[in-house]
Amino acid sequence: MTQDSAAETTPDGKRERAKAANRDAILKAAKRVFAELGYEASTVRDIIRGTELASGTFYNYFRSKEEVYEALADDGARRFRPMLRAAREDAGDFEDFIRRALFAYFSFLRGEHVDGATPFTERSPHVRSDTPEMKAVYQEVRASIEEAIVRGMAPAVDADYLTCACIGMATDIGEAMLRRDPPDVQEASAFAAALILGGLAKLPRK
Amino acid sequence: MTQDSAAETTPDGKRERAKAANRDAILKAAKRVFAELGYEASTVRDIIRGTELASGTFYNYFRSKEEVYEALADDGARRFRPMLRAAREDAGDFEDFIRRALFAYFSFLRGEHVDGATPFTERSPHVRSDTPEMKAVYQEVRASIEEAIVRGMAPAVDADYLTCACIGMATDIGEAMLRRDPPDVQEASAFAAALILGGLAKLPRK
Amino acid sequence: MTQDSAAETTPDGKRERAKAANRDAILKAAKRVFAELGYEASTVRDIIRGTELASGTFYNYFRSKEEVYEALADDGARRFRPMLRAAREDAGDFEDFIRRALFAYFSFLRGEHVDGATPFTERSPHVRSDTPEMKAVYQEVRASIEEAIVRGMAPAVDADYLTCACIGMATDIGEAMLRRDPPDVQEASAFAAALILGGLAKLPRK
Amino acid sequence: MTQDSAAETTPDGKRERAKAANRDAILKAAKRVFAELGYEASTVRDIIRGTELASGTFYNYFRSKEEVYEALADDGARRFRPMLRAAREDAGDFEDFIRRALFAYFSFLRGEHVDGATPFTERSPHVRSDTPEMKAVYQEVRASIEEAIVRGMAPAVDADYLTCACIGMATDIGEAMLRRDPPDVQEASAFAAALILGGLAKLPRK
DNA sequence: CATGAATGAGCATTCATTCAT
DNA sequence: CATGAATGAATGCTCATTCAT
Repeated sequence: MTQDSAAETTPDGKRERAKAANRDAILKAAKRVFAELGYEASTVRDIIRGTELASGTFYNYFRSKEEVYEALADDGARRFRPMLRAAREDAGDFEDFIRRALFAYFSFLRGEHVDGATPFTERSPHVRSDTPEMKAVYQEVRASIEEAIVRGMAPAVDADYLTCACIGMATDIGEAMLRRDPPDVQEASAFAAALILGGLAKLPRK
Repeated sequence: MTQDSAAETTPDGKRERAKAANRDAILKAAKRVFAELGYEASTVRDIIRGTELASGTFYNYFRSKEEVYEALADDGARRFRPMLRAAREDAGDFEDFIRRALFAYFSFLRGEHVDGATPFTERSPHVRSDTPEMKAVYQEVRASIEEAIVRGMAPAVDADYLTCACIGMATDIGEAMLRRDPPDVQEASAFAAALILGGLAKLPRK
Repeated sequence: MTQDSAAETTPDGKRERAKAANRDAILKAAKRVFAELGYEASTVRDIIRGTELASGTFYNYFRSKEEVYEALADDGARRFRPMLRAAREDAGDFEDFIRRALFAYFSFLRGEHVDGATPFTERSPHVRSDTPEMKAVYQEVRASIEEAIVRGMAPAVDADYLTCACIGMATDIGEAMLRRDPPDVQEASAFAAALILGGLAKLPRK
Repeated sequence: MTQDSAAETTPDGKRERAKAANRDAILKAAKRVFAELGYEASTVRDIIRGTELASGTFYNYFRSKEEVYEALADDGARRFRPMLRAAREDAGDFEDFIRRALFAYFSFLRGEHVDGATPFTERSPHVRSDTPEMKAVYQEVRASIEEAIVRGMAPAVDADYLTCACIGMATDIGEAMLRRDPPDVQEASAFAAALILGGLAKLPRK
């Protein structure tokens, strides 16, 4: 009553910081849990158990497991977007862009990687739940490629298929990279870039 | 009827046929359900609800959801393997093999595709549940590639990465193909083959 | 058709023997299963699994698990009754009868004992399901004691309590005896007889 | 209220009381259900159905039927132990101890008795499910007897058999007593004590 | 009669979500 | 806001019993 009066006049004090901290704690725990158990197998209980918080508190921040997932993905998007933009801006041509983008992606992937993630063949019937980060970059990459084609920086190939090919390839090579010890971003980028750029020339034009 | 009293010596009567039919019904329902809901979200109850059978009957055939999944994968493998083998045998060189294998895979995929499958733009958090077929062919493809490298039919590139690249690319292009109406196997194969073969020459040697 | 015609004219042939054998097989399996798992925990499935027979066949012989249990108890009764009768007939007085009866009971118990029986403290929350044999002798013993009292061969004590005391004591001492290796019928009988007979004299008369 | 803001420092509010009440409700229901149906036949559902609570709530308090049973036994032991201890302390000699202990036991039994319990002439195959109380006192009694023997207060008889004899006798006489209307603790104690003490003198020495 | 697959009611248990404190 | 117990729908699975062969 006496000392706390500040709380009412400065609403951006302890209270706000505690709120942000709780939200972060949940996100952090969710990331770890998703990585360990896979998205579908994870439960809200698993997530809150990974924090110091009580179960009910979860619902003050997120309405469901999906919402946490999406917050995580948004997070990933927010953090990856500048990297991709830099790749585009710094690149001299499309080839350079692809190289830089792949390097950015594999770097990002390694940075985001949580140990304990189920790398590929783990739980019995294998389910690859794309990490939130993966999901986030998906749209970004696709837009970049389409834009390049529109601007005439890339040959007029089937943009949909090319996007899928890049994404699919990067996804699986990324997984393979993470399984290696240590993961070598340079090596993975070089491999993927060579494959895409070498193939690009041979692709049927639209 | 002909020689023995049927009951004891001819176990291929109605009973046997019913058993096979039930097993098939479960597998078929499981396939549909996995496609619709995704593997993790699917329940045993969902599967039996997709048949005319009673709940307990499920357990006369499979011990768990996993076991159905594996039966499905085995099935897929059993049916795809001859196609892959034919590709290998009929192929003049590695290039030819890649083309035939991709064509075989996309054909197979289209054939296996169950309508109602959530192809890509799917339930909120994206889950790339490797279809049983996908999983089954994984090992096949990898072995084929490694064999080609050993035999000197393909350049000595990173086999692990190449396999992942082919698989990842085929997976996502395959999904994209199935979303098109009608799915064009020829087109998808040509695209993927061009990308892989064009890139292959540029790949770093080991 | 040609040779089997005998079956129809001699209905006590193979058929009958097979039937008896099946019934026996079920009873034997049930006894073993009850001993191993306890009555309540045992299932009809457990019992038939212990035979060569098919599940449906069970119901040609017994309507339920209870019915098997009772058949087993009847069996026990049928086999124990002569022993008890002999004890009564050979005994000079009540004291002698008690000694002989206890000896007969512990002998019987040891003879009936199936290894693997849950001796006393076994499955977590302990449940002593009286063996069918136990149940069978219960009534026999009680009748004998009451008759002795009526005939003036035993003091006019509370027959109900005395019966319960004898039965309860014999039950638990019997269990303890079976836990010993080797079970010593003589020792157990001597102990129980001394206790009952020594106490009998001090018992309040009715 | 007095010193601190109640919420955090006074966890003895309504919540705590509700928790204790629920736990008790479950225990009480379990006791009634075990008595009515027997332990093995009872289901967790039966127990919760015997309360006002929802099914899931059971698992907030106990992990299984066994755990409830054990809590019940612990409870019984906790409540009976002082009575047995008092018997030991107040007793002048072993004879006195036996009398007091039996009296205590039969009193306790009557006090614990839940109406509706299937006392003896019970559901078809007789199952002597040691009541939690019974189980709990078993060790107590045995220790008391052994201690008495060690101290020379009782003859050096077979302690194992004597314990079993007392327990078995008390169990069945106790059941018989409860069947009487009204149950006469004094009468049952006198009977059992006379039998044991009279017999004790005649028992073979070790 | 023997067989053994089908049945479906029933049980233990988990989990997202609510809400009184 | 935080808490964490209560809720009850939903799930995996078992089992006694039936019945077509």
